[in-house]
Amino acid sequence: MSGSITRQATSRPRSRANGHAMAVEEKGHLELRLWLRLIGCSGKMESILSQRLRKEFKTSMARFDVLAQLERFPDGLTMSDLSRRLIVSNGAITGLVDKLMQGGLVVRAYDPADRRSVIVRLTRKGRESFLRMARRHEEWVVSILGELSIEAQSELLQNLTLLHRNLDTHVKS
Amino acid sequence: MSGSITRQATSRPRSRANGHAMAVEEKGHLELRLWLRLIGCSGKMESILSQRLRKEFKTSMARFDVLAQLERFPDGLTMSDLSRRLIVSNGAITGLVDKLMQGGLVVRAYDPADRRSVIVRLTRKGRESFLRMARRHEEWVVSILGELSIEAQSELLQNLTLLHRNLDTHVKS
DNA sequence: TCGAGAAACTTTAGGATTGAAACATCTGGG
DNA sequence: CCCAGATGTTTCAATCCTAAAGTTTCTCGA
Repeated sequence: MSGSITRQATSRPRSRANGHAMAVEEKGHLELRLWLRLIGCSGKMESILSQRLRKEFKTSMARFDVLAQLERFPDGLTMSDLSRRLIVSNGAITGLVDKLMQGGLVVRAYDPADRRSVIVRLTRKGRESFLRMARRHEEWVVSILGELSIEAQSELLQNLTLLHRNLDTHVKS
Repeated sequence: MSGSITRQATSRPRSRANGHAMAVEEKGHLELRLWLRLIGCSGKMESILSQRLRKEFKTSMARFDVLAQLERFPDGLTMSDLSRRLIVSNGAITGLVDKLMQGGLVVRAYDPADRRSVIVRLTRKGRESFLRMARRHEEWVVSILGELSIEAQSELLQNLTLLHRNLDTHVKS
């Protein structure tokens, strides 16, 4: 860790904000340490992937996500569909699609049956672009997580799935 | 999941942007599914905690983190120290400290030995404020993660620690 | 048929965060 | 002693997000 400060002390990408995790003392309940590790791992991993995506493809996670959803639906998705699927507000989607359109990766089409709706579709260029990125992205994930034994991976997946179910209980509380 | 769209299809807080995870297909390598779960769990958890922190204390995770670090170093930390510890860019730290200063929770002092440096210290009010928040924060984490069995928790911690070590290998790559 | 409310999208205002560039200040080798 | 490069901090532009309006279009029931 540490990571040398570049020219003017602008810290390197390193990792994403670890959130409070880093903050909470190193001693403490098992639960606290677990939480710290959890956010530490996902943050660092996210940062690595995001950095590579930006470096190799000059794009962001958010845009990659949009393309990924569209790739699964060749007939296109409305803005609201995208918003729901990406768990991002509708306002954000407007901006993302605008950007992608500028790059010629998607097109907006108007639904003849409902003029309120906009249907966003991948262009051929968008599709090819996405497939290239997805391939690399998957390679990265596999190469990083693949260092864990299959057993460790399975155990993790299982326990995280358990946790995931519990989390839904607390969302509204 | 799903979560009804409010008035104008503006999605509710729900969860944080899941990042690319949601995007990448549901079938695929074990590694991919694991990554999806990982970011899903930490994102949801982070969202829950962040929401509660904001509701009860009108503060953000980022600010809470700064306070937490400062609490551990009564003699104060420089901006760069904070940046390194929080894994956040230096630019962001400036803003965070500005905000905290406005609230009277921290003070900036100038290092007589090195006039480039700024030393940030917790005020008494800042310390008390932080301790109140930390108590609640810990309760939340314990109550959420405590629903997992001790065995599951230990397994998770162990595997995540393994992963965390591997991740450092990839940061610079 | 008409009009009120719902729904889809955009716009706007406000935060956060990053990365780069601009400044200010040190430090060490000549 | 002096200056080139290193270091500490701030500023700025760009990206991304949310929440709250605002606009247009549907839909459905009286």
